[in-house]
Amino acid sequence: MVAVVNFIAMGNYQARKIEQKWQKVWKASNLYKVDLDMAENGGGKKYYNLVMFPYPSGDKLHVGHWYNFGPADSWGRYKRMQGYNVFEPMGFDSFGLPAENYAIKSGVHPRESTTKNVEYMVKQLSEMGAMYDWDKTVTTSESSYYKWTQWVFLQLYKRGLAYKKKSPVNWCPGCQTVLANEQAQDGTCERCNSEVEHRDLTQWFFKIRDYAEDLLDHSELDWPEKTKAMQKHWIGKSTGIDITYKVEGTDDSISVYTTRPDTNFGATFVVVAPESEFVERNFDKFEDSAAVQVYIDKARKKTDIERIAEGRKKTGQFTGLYAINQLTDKKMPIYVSDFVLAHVGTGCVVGVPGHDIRDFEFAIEKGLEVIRVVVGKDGDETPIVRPEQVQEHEGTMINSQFLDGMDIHEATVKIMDYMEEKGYGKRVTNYKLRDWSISRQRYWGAPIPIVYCEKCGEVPIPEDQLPVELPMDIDFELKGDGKSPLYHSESFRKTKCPSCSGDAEREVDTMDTFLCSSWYYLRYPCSKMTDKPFDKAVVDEWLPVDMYIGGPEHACMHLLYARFVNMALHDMGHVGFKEPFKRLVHQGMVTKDGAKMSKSKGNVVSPDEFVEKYGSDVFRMYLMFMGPFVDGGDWNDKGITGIARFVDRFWTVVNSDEKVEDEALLNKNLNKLIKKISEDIEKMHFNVAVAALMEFVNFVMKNGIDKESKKIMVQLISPIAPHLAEECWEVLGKKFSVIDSGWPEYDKEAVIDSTVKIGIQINGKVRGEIEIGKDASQEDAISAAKALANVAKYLKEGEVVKEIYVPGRIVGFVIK
RNA sequence: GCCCAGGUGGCGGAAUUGGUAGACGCGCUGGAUUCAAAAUCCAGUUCUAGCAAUAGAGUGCGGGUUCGAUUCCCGCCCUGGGCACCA
Repeated sequence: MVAVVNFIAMGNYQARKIEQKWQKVWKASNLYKVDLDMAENGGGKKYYNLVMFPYPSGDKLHVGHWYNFGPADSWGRYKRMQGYNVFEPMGFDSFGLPAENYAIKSGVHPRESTTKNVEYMVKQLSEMGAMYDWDKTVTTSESSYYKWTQWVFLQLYKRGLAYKKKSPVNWCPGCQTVLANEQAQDGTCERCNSEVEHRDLTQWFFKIRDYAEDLLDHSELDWPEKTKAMQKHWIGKSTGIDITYKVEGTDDSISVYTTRPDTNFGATFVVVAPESEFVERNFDKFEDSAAVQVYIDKARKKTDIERIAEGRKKTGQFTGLYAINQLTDKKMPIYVSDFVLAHVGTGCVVGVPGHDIRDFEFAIEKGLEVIRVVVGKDGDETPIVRPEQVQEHEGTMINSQFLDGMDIHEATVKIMDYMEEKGYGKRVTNYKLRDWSISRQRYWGAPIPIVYCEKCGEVPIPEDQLPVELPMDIDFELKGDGKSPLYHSESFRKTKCPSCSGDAEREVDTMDTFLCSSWYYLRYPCSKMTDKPFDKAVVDEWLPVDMYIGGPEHACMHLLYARFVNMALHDMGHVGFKEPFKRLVHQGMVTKDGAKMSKSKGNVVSPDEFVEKYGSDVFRMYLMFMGPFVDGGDWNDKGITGIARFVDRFWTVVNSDEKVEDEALLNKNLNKLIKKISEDIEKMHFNVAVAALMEFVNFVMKNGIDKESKKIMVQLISPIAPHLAEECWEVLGKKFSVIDSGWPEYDKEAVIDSTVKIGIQINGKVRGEIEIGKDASQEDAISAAKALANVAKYLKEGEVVKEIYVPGRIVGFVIK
């Protein structure tokens, strides 16, 4: 093609200046404020576009935030252009350990450092030019917010979903705080990496287990399959049976939980957890109680993780007691061993060494009998002496009296029926999910709204007396006495009972920040309300959240807690919807040199210098262009100039004379572009959407463009580069604002190519190419292919045994 | 160990109801412009051979199905993520 249109570089696009200009205009015109009262607003289609709110850390925003927030905002803009009434709020999850640890180190009060960080991050976020409605923001550490977090606690309390219990908990010596099991996953503190210890403390818990079944139901949710699977694993439902065995020579009995009762004819021993009630109850009856005590003491010093760290070698102490297996009348020795955990199942396990690898290892260690009761696919019936022989989760029963010859699944049902009939078995459902520990021995969190009165005992603060204010007079020096910081604030701790006005002490623990983040999506639309946390009519109109975007690391914690809290509020009638997040998308992680960015590694990349140099549009587009949104990637700034060049070219095209070489081709390419961008954004494939825009600009640089096409081109780039689009829109003399100009539709006829280029294959090898009508007949295609010299050459070499023609795809010849 | 993703040029990545692999961008090479440089523009760029036409190889490795495989099947290797002695 001859380049008839000469595009002369007309000076660079002044990104910074133009972006600041529009940010001011957008703000002044309240462009992104959403009228939440939809009935009054003529009732548009609502769209709640939410991104997980950031923690205001001292690092401020890093490129990972931009990677996350930029496309999320582009998604919201795309929805707005489609005519939705888009609500896109932003806030701060501002309670939490880092601010407190910083206070301990530096003496700077968390309120001060947090406020400073929030202010700076608001500035950074504003420079991004997202559609955030700052009138509807939340900051969880402000009393106007945490007042209602306390309200949420009280609702759960009233509903019977909050309770206290003394239990062994993970204690982090570094943070001087309790961690939920979920937060201490590899034996070290998730936040400070200290080795986790065990300690007994009285804690507040939420009964999330009561909602295990509801949480297991993902049927209403448009979520990644992976996330649903992770939650399912985390909840860990299993169906099995509690079997009760008599203990020889006592009146006591012992209950074990098993999912494999089919193997019970092979049971040869019983193991109980050191912390189990059975041990407590029968301690005096043990043959060598002193030895058992020594073993228990040793085990209790270990964390669950340390029990694992010892590898596969099993230890245990014989109690001297025997349980009787009713099926075989066998005496099964009872051991105490730390590979059994008290809080799982009944805290007692029946040992079937032939068909459970851990039981096998224990049996080998203790010289116990191993019986084979299942024959696997290999037909091996020899005695089990090697660990590899144990792996049998399918097969046929043997040595099991009336079960012999049955498939194990059939046998499982049969034996359960039998045991229930005989009265020593009871079918039960078990969940791995543990109740949610919400007490934190920390200062920087929402106080738990409970007092302990000498007369009345535990008394909840009446709702009209909220908030329980977090006191400012606090000494951040670690006392090392294990007490919560608030314990040392006399002004806080000493109080009067709301019920009898007598002397009382406040609960000095604060609440897990996951509680703050479990309901914030309800607060956003109602952030200014002072008399209630949210208005039911408003949240019922705007929720559930239509699109929720955040990291996959929250799959099992935040996303379960939020669902639980919402479900509980739903059951109490506070909200009319059960699930808070209808659609969920996880962005990928941005790493630096392959490692997760963190202050401790010193590899945090700030967006500021890039925004300063190239502007927000270029920076966000570059992050989108890196690859698929869900993949993430390793950060480097090598290619950013390519995006900057593209923006200049785009700007040049918009400002160029309107002269077109090939109008029909322009029309076709433009319609194809509309189709492509729409489909790509719909799939969140922003990288290929940007590529398509580049391709179109490259084409237009050669072919020229008319005014109407410029207009559409600007609309198409608008979600991706909002400032650029707004400026171009003005240049084109269009009415403010481009975002309310609608999303272009393509002409279905125009995108169809009448001719296509297809390859010619001979025995699967490409030997040429023809351009032919889209719906050309087989005859025409074959003869056109044969006419090619290079094709004819090969066809002469043998006999054509087959001719293949797939319209629009390929012509093929098979020759011999 | 188990489960889930993924492995494509020098680099980020595109393309999968099986049909011309490498769109777009970075980088690199050459050219235009310039006193010179930057910026910009034009051309080229998977590898090997060739002036070229073209030929051979090629989507982690080894097999298989097919006229035809990045795509489907079997067996490995590697990377990332999740779970981790849960009875």
